[in-house]
Amino acid sequence: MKELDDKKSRLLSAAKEVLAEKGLEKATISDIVKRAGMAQGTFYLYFSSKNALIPAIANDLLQTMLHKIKKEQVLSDDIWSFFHKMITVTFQVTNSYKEVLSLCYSGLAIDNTLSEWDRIYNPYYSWLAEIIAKGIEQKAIRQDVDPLVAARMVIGLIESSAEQIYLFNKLDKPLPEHQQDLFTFIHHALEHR
Amino acid sequence: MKELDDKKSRLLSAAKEVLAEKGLEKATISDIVKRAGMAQGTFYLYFSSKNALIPAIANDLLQTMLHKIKKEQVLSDDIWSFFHKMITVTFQVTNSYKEVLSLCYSGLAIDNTLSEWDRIYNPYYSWLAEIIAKGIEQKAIRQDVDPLVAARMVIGLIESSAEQIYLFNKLDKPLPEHQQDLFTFIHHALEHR
Amino acid sequence: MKELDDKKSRLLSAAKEVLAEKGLEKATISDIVKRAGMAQGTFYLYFSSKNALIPAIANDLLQTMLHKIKKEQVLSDDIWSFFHKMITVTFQVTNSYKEVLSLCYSGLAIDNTLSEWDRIYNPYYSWLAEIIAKGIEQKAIRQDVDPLVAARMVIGLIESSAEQIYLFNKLDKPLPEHQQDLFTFIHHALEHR
Amino acid sequence: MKELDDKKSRLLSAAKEVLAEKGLEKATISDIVKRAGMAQGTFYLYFSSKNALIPAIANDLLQTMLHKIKKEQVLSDDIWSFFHKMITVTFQVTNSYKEVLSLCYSGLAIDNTLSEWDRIYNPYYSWLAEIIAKGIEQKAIRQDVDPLVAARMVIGLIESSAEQIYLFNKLDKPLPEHQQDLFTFIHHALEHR
DNA sequence: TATGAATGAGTGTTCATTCAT
DNA sequence: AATGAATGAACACTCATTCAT
Repeated sequence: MKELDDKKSRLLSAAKEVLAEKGLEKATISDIVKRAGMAQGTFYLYFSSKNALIPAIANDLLQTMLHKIKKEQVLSDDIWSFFHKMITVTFQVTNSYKEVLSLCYSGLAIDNTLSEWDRIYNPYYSWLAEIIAKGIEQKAIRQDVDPLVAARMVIGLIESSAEQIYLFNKLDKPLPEHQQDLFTFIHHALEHR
Repeated sequence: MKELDDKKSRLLSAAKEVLAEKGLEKATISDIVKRAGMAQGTFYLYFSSKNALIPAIANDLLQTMLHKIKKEQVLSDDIWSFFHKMITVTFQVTNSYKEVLSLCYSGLAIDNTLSEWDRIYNPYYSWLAEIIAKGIEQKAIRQDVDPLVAARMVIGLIESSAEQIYLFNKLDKPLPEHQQDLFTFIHHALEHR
Repeated sequence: MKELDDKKSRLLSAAKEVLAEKGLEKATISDIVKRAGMAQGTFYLYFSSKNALIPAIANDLLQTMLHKIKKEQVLSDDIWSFFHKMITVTFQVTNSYKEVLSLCYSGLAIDNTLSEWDRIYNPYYSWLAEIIAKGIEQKAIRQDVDPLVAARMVIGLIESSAEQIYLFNKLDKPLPEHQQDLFTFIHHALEHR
Repeated sequence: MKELDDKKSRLLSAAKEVLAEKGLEKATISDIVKRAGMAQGTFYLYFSSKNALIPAIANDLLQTMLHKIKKEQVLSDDIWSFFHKMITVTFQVTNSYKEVLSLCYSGLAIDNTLSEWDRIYNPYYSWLAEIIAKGIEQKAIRQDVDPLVAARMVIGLIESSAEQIYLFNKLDKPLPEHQQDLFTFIHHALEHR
């Protein structure tokens, strides 16, 4: 059991590296198993196909992010400092994973595995929606905000900002200032007045 | 000259259809030229490679959107009603092009043609930044807003919302309400107080 | 010992089923052991390779046929009624095994295991040759007939007729009439005058 | 048009050679195109798959045989000398093509392309049936013979005899004597008395 | 004996691209 | 400019077989 998981996660790691280096089209299964130190066939014991890697990596990525954000959540006194941390962490993870991130988007188009993405992102949305709901209760957040819709907007906004910076190198002012702009945007958008 | 352009746009149309139906990987040049009613070799008179299609399609898509938004801009009395129109149009275009849109993201990962995307999106960002700058001058928008950063955030936010709805079918309330939520979010985020 | 034989015959049965359903190329060892309820490796304790299945199945098939025909032989009064029974039984067995039969032919081409086939068919030929020889002695059959050559011709003729009917569905008159035509053909061909 | 046919028949010839030497499983498309002096992809312009070769070869083989037999038919004075020639030609062709012949049988089992075989053999059966029908009219052949059934039996008998000799090397007397035995068998089986 | 995870050689097939016409 | 036959490199995937347990 442990060994199985070990093999699978070794493959996943190798895949992330190779895909980051070569891109989805140019990366071959041969490359991946070579890096993982296994035989070709072994790959297919753990993944049904090359394309099956993408959702697996995306899931791994989001889990990492969620884990880090939840850790920060505990330490946050109020909801606004939590949003601040959320921005910081999202930017960090986006930066670390930037090579793989675009692959995840591209995975979309390979097969239309939209339902997979749903399954992966849904817990993130729901969890943030709850936090926002609490913020509404505590009169920190506008009363007319729909928690789930807001959750999706906030996540979409932070991620698209991070991508513009790290994928497209659109950083034309110091990072802290940029993050501050983003926080202010969200703060004003949601705060109770 | 005209005929050339005609062939090129026929190829582009055919490509959009085929790509929407089959996805980037499964769509073949053969499919595309067959639908366009031409020979294999003709494709290469107008596009340097298969991958060169993606930026071409993306450009086409953004031009369509920009054209429509600019038309609305003229008719808008104030900046807020303009944002409202911008949301509506972006949603419309996203819906029309939803099959092709994810391809554009995927194009990212094929080659790292990020610079292409830059070239395509930059005019859109700059143009909106100017509008926001005017809004700041007119005291409609917060004085501490950075126009270019805000422009990117607004565009990213609207597009990610539209994608969540049309690509992932995340529409759990009537569309007008959803658009209203989005507008309110942006309005609060930017308005001068 | 009994268990071994049990396992081996369970594998053989499973193989016959799977091969009949999928054909030689598409049937996998994995399919076969799964149906037999064993592990991959177990197969190789009883058969040296995948191709070794074919002669084993062919042998099984011919043994079945021989067994049935010999039972009828005992009950036959004269050689002609024996031929009649032989036709009936060959048709029956061909029908029962039709899915596997073509595999046996195909086995031929995989490796050139012609000698295997020899070993399997020879007893059948020799046995029928003896019966024909007796028929000659008894002046029932032409005196100038070569028993072994005739045996092969009769077996080849009956089998090819049965195959045309059951493999190729070439049955354009009632089965009894068809069998009667075949019997008459053989009867005239061999009878003493 | 001519060139196309040329390429296809060059591929067919190369395929016959390679398949005869290596057997169906071991022969690779690469072997075949190399021998034909073309590129891999060219093969697929003329044959949809590797397996599509088998019916093509079988057809070629039967056409050759039919052509030769029909030529002899014209020269034959009576039906019995025609049968004699038919035996000789079938034996010759079986001998020339013996390596490929078993492949044709094996083709059966690969896919269940029985209908293909039907299409290929039917003209042969029909044509012989007509000749037998004439023989019946001319009182050379038994009046109670069903021409089509007899045609199939005769062809099946001659072919199975030839195969036993050339594929299984079951030649235990001089060839002319063997052919004479076969002819006598058929003669007695069909002759009018 | 029995297992089944691991292996890795082996090949059919695809398709973007070219180029002679 | 337009064609479309020909190319051939490139790769995902399969599956018979092995062997440590």
